[in-house]
Amino acid sequence: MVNRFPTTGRATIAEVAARAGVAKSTVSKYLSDGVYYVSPVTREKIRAAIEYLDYQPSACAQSLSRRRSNTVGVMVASITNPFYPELVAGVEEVVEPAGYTMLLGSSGQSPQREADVVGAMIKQRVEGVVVTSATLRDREVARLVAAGIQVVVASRELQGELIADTVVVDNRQGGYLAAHHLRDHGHTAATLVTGPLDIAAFRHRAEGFRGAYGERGAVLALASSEMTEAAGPAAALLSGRDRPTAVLAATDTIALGVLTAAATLGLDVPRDLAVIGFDNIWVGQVPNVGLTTVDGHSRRIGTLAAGRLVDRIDARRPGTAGPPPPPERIVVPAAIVRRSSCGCFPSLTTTTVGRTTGGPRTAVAPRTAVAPRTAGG
Amino acid sequence: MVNRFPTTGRATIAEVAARAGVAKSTVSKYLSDGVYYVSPVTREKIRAAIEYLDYQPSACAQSLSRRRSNTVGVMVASITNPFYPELVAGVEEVVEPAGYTMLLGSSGQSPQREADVVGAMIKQRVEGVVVTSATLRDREVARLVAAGIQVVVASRELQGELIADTVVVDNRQGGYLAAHHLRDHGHTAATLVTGPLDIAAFRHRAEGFRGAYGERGAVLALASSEMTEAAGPAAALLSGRDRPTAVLAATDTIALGVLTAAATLGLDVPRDLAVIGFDNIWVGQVPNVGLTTVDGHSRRIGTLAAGRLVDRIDARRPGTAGPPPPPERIVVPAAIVRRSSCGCFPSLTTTTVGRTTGGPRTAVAPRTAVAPRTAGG
DNA sequence: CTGAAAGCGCTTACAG
DNA sequence: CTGAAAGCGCTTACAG
Repeated sequence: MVNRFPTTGRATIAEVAARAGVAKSTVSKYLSDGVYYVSPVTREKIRAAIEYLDYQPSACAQSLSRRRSNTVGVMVASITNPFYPELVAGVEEVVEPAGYTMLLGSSGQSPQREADVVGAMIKQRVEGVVVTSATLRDREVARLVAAGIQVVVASRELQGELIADTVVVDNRQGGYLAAHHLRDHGHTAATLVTGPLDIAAFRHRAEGFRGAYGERGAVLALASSEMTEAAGPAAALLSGRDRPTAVLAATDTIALGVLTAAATLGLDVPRDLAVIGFDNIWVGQVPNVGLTTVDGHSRRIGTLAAGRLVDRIDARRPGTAGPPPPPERIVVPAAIVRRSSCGCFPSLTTTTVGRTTGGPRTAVAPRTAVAPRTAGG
Repeated sequence: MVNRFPTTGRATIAEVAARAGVAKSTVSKYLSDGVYYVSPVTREKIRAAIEYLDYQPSACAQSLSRRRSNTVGVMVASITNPFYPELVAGVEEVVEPAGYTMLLGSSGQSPQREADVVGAMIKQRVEGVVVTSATLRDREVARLVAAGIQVVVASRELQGELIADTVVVDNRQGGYLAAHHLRDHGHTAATLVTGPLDIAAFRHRAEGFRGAYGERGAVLALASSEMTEAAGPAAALLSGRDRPTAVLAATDTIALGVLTAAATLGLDVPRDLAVIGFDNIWVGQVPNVGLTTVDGHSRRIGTLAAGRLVDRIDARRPGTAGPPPPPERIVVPAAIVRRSSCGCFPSLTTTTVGRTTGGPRTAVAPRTAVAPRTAGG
């Protein structure tokens, strides 16, 4: 049959073979780069033909005949959520050198869209996927697993059985550390402003918070963790006569909403209100934000998850002995990053710039006696 | 030949056909969804078989036989650069409903990595790519074009001939507007702190700046536009006796570096120093940042670029008459977003929160007589 | 050391 | 209305 849709000049292996005067299979062997022996003279002929034709094998054709796609997927809720780019970069950092093409899918908030993205991943025959969308249902994860795709869940928890590796920061400990830090600053009571508590990460952060504050800790659960959505409820919270002197926000974006509200109400942070966030998105280190926060180690979680994923894919190769190891839950320790919003440094509204990193130390400076530190290039 | 690598249970069209008791081609026709007629009873049999086997056609096999990948690529320098996620989201917003799979590649700063990513795109046989990496060489773009891939360049300029569609914000006008705004605030001289001037976008912004300030405008060109890299040189600039009272930063990240330096030096923004950025990344609207900036319309640039790309891909289909339209340069008007850092609102260090959006109005409030406005939920 | 042939999982004229 | 066959661009045992 004649090719009725001549491609745009992309050469095929057949053309290379013809030009080099060898068989397609020989070209393929040449391409395999060391796996098969090809004589130097043949090799040179092929090399020249490839160069002349600017030949680049088709990934699809290779996938099909090799029966593996060399592709992994990453599912995020939204790439514009500042938490994800770091995580994705972490995934890319390990997956790309390992020879995989990365497919990015954003599932948004809609279950329909989630199902679509999962479907797309299956269609693409990705060998593995890192799932990070906070709201993804277990059933979608199960679908991937059932399709023979390796999955590791990053920065979220499965709701039911541990059917896939999970990599998370220690949310409970992080919540505890942050709350304890507020107590150390002299706040005998505090309010946690959090996202929906049906998300495990928020529940765990809340548990840590309560571990430190017990009955003296109030909880305000929001429907959304977006900064703009958080500002309103936060303003309401801070308007009352019995407003809290300390707020732990379950995400940095919520914390920024709280800061917005505080600014609107004329409250000085940290003098009138101490605020600690969670995640350590880069905005927190911006001058005049100086957000003390719990490091969510997003990039590290990305690399750990991707490393795990690649290991699993390798382990599944034919010839590998034994059954795959059972799913594991990997927990990364949380660490508090001290900047000015908690009170460790005089004030947001002075010219002092908070420290950028705080490390895992939990000892804190006394509430009043800290000399300002300056930062900058 | 026996299949020695039995897949993980993914059904094939042959299995579906067998189970439904029809030919593979009939299943394929069923899948084509309306293009071919299939009788209701046959249809039902196939539907049941597909459901039973949880069949999902292989995208790769389809690509290969249809001779089109239904895939587009997006090349960014770095996904963690806050400018890109919005642009990528814009691309996804149009490309996904159009039925394309999106491949994301980050080229970093290295020409080698850029070449690799371009190579990967070619291997994947993407039908088009949106190129945004600021430093990508024309030769890599040419390689894509030569490979028969549609390309539209977004948020950057080709250096030589216009070999591909280009979508950019009006950098010159943006620079002019911003500079003029500083003049309206009473600053008779100002300094532009910019990234490397061999990047066209920076050159154009500088030209706009000079258009407004002429000889009264100084230019400080940095090697990097990262916030942390900008803080040092900015501090040096602001330490001198003859320090500027107004700075135009060529990107928001540079502006944040300038704000950092100002904070370190104890300068009050905007009282001692007015600052305007460029790009309008979301951080600028954070309370206590309140960065006045030029809207780079990143999301819109993404949708425009992607729309253009999809059009071009469609136009290239067999049966479409006429030669493709020549490459075009699409320029999106710039608009200034007024917040507090320019002086439109009293001070960064008060509790006033700047307006979040300013729209395209260029009229500005007089330097002293503006009442604070409050924002927030 | 190299080649012919079968096969990966689909689609698409072409017959009937 | 449905099926048989060829082909998309590769790889991989199998021969020689």
